Amino acid sequence: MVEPKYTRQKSKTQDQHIYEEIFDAILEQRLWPGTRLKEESLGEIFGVSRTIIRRTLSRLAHERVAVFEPNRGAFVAEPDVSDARQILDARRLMELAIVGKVAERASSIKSEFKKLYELIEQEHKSSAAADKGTAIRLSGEFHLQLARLSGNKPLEGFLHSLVPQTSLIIALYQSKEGSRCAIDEHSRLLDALKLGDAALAKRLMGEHLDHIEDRLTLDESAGNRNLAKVFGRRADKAGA
Amino acid sequence: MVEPKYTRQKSKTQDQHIYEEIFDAILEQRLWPGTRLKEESLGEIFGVSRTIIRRTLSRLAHERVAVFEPNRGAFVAEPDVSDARQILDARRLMELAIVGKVAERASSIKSEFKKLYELIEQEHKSSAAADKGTAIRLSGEFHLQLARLSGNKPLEGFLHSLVPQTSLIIALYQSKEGSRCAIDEHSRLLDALKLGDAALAKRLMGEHLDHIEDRLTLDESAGNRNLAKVFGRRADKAGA
DNA sequence: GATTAATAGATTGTATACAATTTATCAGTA
DNA sequence: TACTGATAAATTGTATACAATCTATTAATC
Repeated sequence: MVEPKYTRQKSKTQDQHIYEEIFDAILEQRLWPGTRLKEESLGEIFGVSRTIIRRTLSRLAHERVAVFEPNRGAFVAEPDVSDARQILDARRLMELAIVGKVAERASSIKSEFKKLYELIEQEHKSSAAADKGTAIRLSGEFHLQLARLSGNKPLEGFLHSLVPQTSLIIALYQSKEGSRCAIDEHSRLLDALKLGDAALAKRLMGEHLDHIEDRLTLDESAGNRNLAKVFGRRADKAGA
Repeated sequence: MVEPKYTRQKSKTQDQHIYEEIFDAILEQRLWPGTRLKEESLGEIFGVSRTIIRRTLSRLAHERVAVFEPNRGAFVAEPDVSDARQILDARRLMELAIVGKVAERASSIKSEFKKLYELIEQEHKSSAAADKGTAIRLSGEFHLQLARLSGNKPLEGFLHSLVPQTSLIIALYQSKEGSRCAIDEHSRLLDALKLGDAALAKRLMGEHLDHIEDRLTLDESAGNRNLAKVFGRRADKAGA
């Protein structure tokens, strides 16, 4: 009896699984900006054909987490300084709006807060265990969960693409260290949200984002991390 | 000499072209919510294989303009009342932010306004010619152009998915007629923007969106446009 | 005739084959 | 050695083949 070449059964979850693995790897900064995402290699790793990988990459590209270069394949995105400013600006807008909505709904989603406190608890643990990758991923998930509690799916979806993009920005432009303070910020933010204090929650979220941005160096000189883009070439020598 | 089966040259633009055709058809409400998007038919229409069509549909699905039903294919999305509220809410948030940003940048993008006035001119013409499809599409494009002038690509991209979704909502839930007033609203909005009057521009945009929403009937009773979703089934009879 | 079961047809989901392009290797030349 | 050009290898982009599933049609039963 001939084995069937593939089974369709788990296709959709499989798809989602591969996406999440890559997504998490970017959140945890195991996948660095500019990394090449070779289709056949990924296919072998996950045991699927290029068709599936291609769909996953296409999704990541649409979320601006990956970029397709024609005939050269997909790469983890490398937002330049201008991109970074726009992304962070959009994210601030979204996060403040989300926090406002969550505060409004606070009374009707009481039970959901428990999960978020548990998430913060996990953040503390992985931070204490010096598991930086997990800590940074959980931090991102905290924001994504908040977006979910906003009750607005389009906003949630949009933030879902902004969070990993922020990871890429931090990977590229973070100069100063220090991130465990952020966990306490999450905790205080959640307290304010549970009480339905929108104004305080927005202030805290604003400061939280300030602190993230404070650690970045986004002036034009930082562009030298991206030599190719600076000179608008790929691998040529500088001419004349 | 054997003809090659395909040429890769124009692939990327071809792809974009197909996407835009479907996108515009939705904007102009020639493609109705719930319409089935059969892959082979589309492939024949555009002279490409299912591979290309599938990628296009996947993009539309990611923008929530189309929906994939497992093993049944893609359909033009049918946002329910709850979806509609969230989409319109998100859109208001975006449009107000965008208008604020455009007003801020007014002085540095003077030349761009001319194009927008021309767009409004076209809107007037197609409205006068009773070319409703074109008029409604140009109206959408006005908002998309505004988003572009915000100088924030992520916001622009997000609005790009919210605009056709709004078209679907209007198709599903608009009860009262009347839309040519909107053109004058665009015109007055643009005047305010050119002067850099953010407060006025935001107020006008808010009213503009109010007027769109005023024509909709979004209470739960309107859900009967979507019988299947109401009963949570596909084609069964109502049991007991 | 209405309802169910079985079969055939149509359509999607995945893998694969092959063309086009890019990248790497290597010989040849100054 | 350093550079150029030609060739081979690797990789992407598209079309197509085939399996799994769904849908429509027909046959069978009451």
